[in-house]
Amino acid sequence: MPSKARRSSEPDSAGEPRQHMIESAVTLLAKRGLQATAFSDVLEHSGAPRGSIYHHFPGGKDELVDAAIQLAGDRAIRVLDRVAGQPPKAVTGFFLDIWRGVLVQSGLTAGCAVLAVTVATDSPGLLEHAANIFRAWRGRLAELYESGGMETEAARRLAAMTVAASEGAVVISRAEQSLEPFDLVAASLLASTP
Amino acid sequence: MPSKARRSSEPDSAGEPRQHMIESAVTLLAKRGLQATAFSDVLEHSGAPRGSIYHHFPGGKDELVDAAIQLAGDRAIRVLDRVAGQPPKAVTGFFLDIWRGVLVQSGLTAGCAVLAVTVATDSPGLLEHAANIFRAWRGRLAELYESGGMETEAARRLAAMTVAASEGAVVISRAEQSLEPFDLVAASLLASTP
DNA sequence: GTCTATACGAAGATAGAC
DNA sequence: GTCTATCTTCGTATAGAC
Repeated sequence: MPSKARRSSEPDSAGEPRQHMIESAVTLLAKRGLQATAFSDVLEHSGAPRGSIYHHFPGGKDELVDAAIQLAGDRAIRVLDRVAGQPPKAVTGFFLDIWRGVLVQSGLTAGCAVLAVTVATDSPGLLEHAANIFRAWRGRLAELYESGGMETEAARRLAAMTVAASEGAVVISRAEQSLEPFDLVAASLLASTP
Repeated sequence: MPSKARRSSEPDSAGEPRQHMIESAVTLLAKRGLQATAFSDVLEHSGAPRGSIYHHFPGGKDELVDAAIQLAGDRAIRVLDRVAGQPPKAVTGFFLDIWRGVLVQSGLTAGCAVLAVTVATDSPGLLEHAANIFRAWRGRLAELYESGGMETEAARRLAAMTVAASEGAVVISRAEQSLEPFDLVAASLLASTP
């Protein structure tokens, strides 16, 4: 098997170090933000060899960050596939659980990598990529809500609300170092989900 | 009038350059994020003299950022005072309008300075300060909701929801470069406000 | 109070050896 | 594929002149 030609989906053995670096980037972006996530941090965190950065990411930091938020985006979509066919309340609850898990598992030090990139990048390309991920989340949630019996427009509204409320709640709970605000938001959101 | 002893509330003439720098910091934090907001940017943006930074902010960047998010926090609280006594729906609508205004006036390039600091700082002091601002917003909204006729716990839940949904909606609309997601969230939030 | 000059460190990126 | 060395840029912060 040659050294090139691998894409993000399959856990190619040749892609292991690269994939590991991307995973580390997701974690670090979610914890420290975009500018504070240096290549050296990613190397240290992933245990990848120093000299391999520009081998795996010839496009530099932007390429690494791009891959990282793509991974974070895909992962949430894949998790949502598990609640296909369930009622809207279950869908909302599942999405909330993803983010509650991020907070709990990180000891309230991590948030959303896509959000972190959105508010700190000066690259139009990265911003557009972040937008695509938000759109994908909203779109997938809307589909699930609609197939759960909601009317199209109501599903679109609730999907936007679910993503926005979750993202905002994560930030607030992180700042306050407490799950209380997140749980208040979660209760409120579930109450307004059919 | 001596050179020291001024605080953030009154527009002291001796505090003009300092105040101007803080205003600029709020704008830049909201647009570019914490790490990308350099002193040099603040100087350029505010037109303040180079040599005056560490005169006005002996505590360095943290002191400037601290003052900036305090200003942003106070400002929102003060705006909310204008809807005291009105029904919950009006309160929610007013808070949403603040953030919609930020998006519109900046051409979808700015967001919330407090959020930007939260997801990018490594200073426990700054994080705690950001937390205080979120708590103040939630607290003030809850008061207003309660005096608008809501039960205490319901008011607390809705207040958390209003802040979280607004913050999240701003981020998503910024990424997508469109007011659509924000307006979907706003419609959804208003629909669930009594 | 405001200026210039500079120390100091960090980060991205590239080149070339192994 | 991985390494070290280096270039360059930039940001905070300080020192000392005006």
